[in-house]
Amino acid sequence: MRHVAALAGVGIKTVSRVMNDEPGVSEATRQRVLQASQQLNYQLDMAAGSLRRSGRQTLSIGLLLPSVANPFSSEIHRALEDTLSERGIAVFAASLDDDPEREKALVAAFLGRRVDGMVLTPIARSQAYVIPEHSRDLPMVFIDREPVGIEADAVVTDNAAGAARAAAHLLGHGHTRLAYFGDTPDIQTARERRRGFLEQLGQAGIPTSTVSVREGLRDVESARLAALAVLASDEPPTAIFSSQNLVTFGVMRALKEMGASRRVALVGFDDFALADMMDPGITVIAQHPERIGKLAAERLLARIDGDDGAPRTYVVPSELIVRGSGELPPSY
Amino acid sequence: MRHVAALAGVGIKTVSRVMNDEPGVSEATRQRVLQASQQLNYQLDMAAGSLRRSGRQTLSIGLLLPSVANPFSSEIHRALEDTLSERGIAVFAASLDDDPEREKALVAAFLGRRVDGMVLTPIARSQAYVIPEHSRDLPMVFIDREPVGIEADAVVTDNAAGAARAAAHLLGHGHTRLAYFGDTPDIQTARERRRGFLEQLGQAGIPTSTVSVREGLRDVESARLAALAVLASDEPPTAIFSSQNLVTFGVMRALKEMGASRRVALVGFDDFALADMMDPGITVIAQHPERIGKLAAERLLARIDGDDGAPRTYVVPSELIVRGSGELPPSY
DNA sequence: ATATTTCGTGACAACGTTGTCTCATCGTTA
DNA sequence: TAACGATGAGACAACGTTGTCACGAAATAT
Repeated sequence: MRHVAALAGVGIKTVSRVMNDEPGVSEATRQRVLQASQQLNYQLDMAAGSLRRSGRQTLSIGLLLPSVANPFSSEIHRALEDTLSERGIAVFAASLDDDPEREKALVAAFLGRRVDGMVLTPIARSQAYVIPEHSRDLPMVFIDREPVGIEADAVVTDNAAGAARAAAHLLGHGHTRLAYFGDTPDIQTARERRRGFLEQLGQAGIPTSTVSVREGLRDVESARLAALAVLASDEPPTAIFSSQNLVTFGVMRALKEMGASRRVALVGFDDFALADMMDPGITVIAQHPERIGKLAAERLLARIDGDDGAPRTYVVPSELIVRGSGELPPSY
Repeated sequence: MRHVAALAGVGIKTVSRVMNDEPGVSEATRQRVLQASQQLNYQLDMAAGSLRRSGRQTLSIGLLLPSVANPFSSEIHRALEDTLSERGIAVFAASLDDDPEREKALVAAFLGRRVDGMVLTPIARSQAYVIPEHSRDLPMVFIDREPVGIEADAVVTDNAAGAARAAAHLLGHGHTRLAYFGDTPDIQTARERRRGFLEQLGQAGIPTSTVSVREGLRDVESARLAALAVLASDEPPTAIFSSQNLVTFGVMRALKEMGASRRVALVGFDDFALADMMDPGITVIAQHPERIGKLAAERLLARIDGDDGAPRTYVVPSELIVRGSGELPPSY
């Protein structure tokens, strides 16, 4: 900036004014400064600016996802970016990989970079470790899962309600022998989905004890093996609910291997590309990552802008998408 | 930092030394400072640090992708992150949406945040606009497409060779009436894939004029319509090569609608989830986004570390994955 | 004509760090 | 015992900005 000022023959404060479009500079000097800055290819240093500037915003936020490569996560990421970029806010994105230590380290990395806010998918047992920052007025919005040990905004899917809808849908098609295939119950969303599913069955008079419940399925292969085992049992279920994308894929593979794709009904939680191209098409409870991302961004901006209402959890409704696999009749 | 110094009863420089693990502090003071910093929940401000620190690294880089939600892009993103996070480098990610103006704006946003380097997927006609920054020693690595109007490192897939392999594969299964479905030739990768495909056919004595070439297909629907039209023509192709994911999806839909999935061979460029679950499985030329991302990160780090060798383009080989659709025999 | 306001501009301190230099203390060596 | 080097610690300037204030000149009001 000094160099630009020297070249234009003005003081540095005048350069600062021009670069920030502040008033109080004559058109003539403005032009001279502008030309000098272009000649020197000069650009403001945001970091130095926010150091001094009151309020000290860096126009950047931190985003913590299970993995930036996870389709569900990256849809959220995209929606966030779209909303935030309108305000010129840049996004630091990072992947957690189910590692609570990483969660803490990455949060620390964001804090050291003085982000204006954070959007987090919590995985550690508790998020109490960020209480100091949060109460020190660092806006935080949790997504997908509600935080534990701290009061903060959260944006989540109606996991239990969605799973209940899946149960009701299968019951409506006459199924009474059902199976639940789920992720590890350590994860809040998985617990909620299981609860919603089983409670709905309970209301229909189907005791939980007659439902095949398989949990702790974290990848396609474990889900596939679990499904093969359950389907080969004495009284196999006539319908399956899978609580997560990878689990759904595993079940699909197992059904295909056994030639049972058109015999056993399937409803999966989470939509995925090409679900309608399968044979039969896969009926799912679709989440709306773009809405989650947008809402999270809006909440974060509101907090950044000073909203100090009580923290709230926002629930984004899921949606049943009928494609065939969930409408198969029971076959004994 | 002042407060920590005051609380610990030391000078601020001593606090700085402790926080940066610099030597020359007695264990006793070190402990006192550490305790004070924990009590005040103090954390170093990286921005302020890099302002003064020589070399002035911010430990952050900018990443420009077609869209963070695009699976291919987000795989690259992930691989980059993994390599860079080992060095404590954070990643600003942003989406371009095929908008050259956005490309420039986002690059400017990164520059204003004084990133240590950038990884870019170029879309503007020319990247000459970054020459000043690049020659001012800002490391840049281009991915997926080579830059125009500037000499810089690039990491790309062997598009022409991969497409040629697809052509050879289809020829090897006896096809002579082929079709090429591609994205807009404005995109370098699309041009390369077309060239590789057609040249390979040419070498086998199949004149380009007998190949149905449909281009400018940017989404599933346009590809579907194009495929329906071509397949309904007098002498429909017995095999199709689609140059990109969305185009492949469109062609798959058209084939399914016409009940031609098992009659017309198909090889797609780009692998995708569940390709093996289709009926038949879809044979593809798979790219390796994780390798591209890793290599790009390594090159960027090398440049950041001062490597000033001549810019090079690194080519990551693609791979033919056989799944059924590409091995169907011609049916007249 | 003078007093007052407005306008354009720059000097200077401050933001939170780190690099450089200096200084006091202490233990070692001649 | 005197000279010396090593060690721990702090004072101060500087990084590139912006907030505050002050100042002179021009425009306006009295």
